[in-house]
Amino acid sequence: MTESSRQSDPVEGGRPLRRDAALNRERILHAAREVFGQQGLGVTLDGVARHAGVGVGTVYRRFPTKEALIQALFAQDLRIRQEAADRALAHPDPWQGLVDFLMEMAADLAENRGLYEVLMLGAHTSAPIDSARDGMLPLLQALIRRARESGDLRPEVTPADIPVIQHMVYAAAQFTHGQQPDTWRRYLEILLNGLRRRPDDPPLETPSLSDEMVEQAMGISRAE
Amino acid sequence: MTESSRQSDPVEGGRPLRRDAALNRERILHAAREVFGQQGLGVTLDGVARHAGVGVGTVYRRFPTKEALIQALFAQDLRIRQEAADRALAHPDPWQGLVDFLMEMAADLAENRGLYEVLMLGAHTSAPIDSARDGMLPLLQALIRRARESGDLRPEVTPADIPVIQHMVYAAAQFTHGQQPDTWRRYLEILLNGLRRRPDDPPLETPSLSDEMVEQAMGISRAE
DNA sequence: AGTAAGTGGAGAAGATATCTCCAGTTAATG
DNA sequence: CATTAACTGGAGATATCTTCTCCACTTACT
Repeated sequence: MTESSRQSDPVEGGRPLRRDAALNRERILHAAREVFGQQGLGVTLDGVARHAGVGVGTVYRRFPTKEALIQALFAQDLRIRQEAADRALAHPDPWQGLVDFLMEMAADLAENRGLYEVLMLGAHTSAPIDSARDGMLPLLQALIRRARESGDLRPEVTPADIPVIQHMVYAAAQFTHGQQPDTWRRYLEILLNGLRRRPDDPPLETPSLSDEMVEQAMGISRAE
Repeated sequence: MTESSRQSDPVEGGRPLRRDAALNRERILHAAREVFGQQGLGVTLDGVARHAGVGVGTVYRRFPTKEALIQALFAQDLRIRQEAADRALAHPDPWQGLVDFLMEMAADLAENRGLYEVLMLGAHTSAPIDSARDGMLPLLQALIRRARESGDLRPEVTPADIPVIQHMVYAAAQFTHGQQPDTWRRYLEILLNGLRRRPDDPPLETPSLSDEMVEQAMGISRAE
């Protein structure tokens, strides 16, 4: 699952790593994925090193800063998220496409705290991560438009609602995770129920944020 | 608003405070309420002191630990929450009572981060705060039962859903707060829409946590 | 066997946070 | 007023964490 095109990873520009060094690099990435996923990006590199069974020095030689490690880990995940949006957009039933996308995304975030912090809080951002994230906005817009036009989605729903919903489901997941890891689905179900258009329902009273405001909100969380 | 029965507060057991000391005590409590409300309980007592315009020493003399200060501040708030539940229970329309309660509670949490951390994360708990919080569970149960029996609430909803919903709305509030402080209402509206019983809707697929699990989940968040 | 590459982990350096201490100030009392 | 017990501010002692460096020692490769 986490083993992909890593074997021959050339590592930036340098010469190929010695065999033991390459192995340790893998160990570090693997440990980081695990630890960041479970405990978030707050974990220190000493913590990652301990979990990987190597010395801190080794971690710092391979990844000069925490950011470098995070970037190496999550750039790929974000690309995968984008593919999920593409797939959702290709779904024959617009509503079901939206539902699938939200479920898939929430599932990823719920079980990967680090990914949540990178994607939703903009923690430890870097250019490649930022751009991957920004590339997702137009896809969201298309996804919403399609579902709205098909008549299944409340017409007041905007793309700006999606990140908020993800935050909410993540909060539910965090709270319930220790007990029943899948309970967040219940709350996404409830939200989806509330988002579904019903002919005789009154419209929502409170307007959503504008798209610019969402960007700002993400920027603000980032600062914290 | 924050000025209540404070003037003659006898302070634990000791002799009455000198006038300047009493004034400073008020200043500290007032500043703490403001700072904890806006920035959460993470603020240091040095920070509270600065905001209150007194020296750290003064804060520490009056409140030997951070816990003592927090306890003095929030015990009252929790009592107020309980009254809100009582009021909701007395509402002639069970569904509307539930809606009012959730709105009121969410409003308080949304604009008081410290209260959220004490009530929902169990941060810096102490006996009186714990017991005030525990006293609310039976009220929630009654509230849910009533709304369910009236036929407006989905029958699968349990008291254990309430804290999760509060976490979700709080997450929405945190995200949107900097832009439009009231936008969380939109998401509570959506949730309530999803919680409302509709004759032809399929039941929720994912079960809720049991009450014991909720307590444990709160305990776990507490540890963190 | 020689050597360049790699290793671990003690500890330097820098942030914060909590809490103490005391020389100096101020309110209350006769 | 003068006396004094209460109170004050804030520098700094102590402790805890993180990040990151350095180097004596080990290991893979030729």
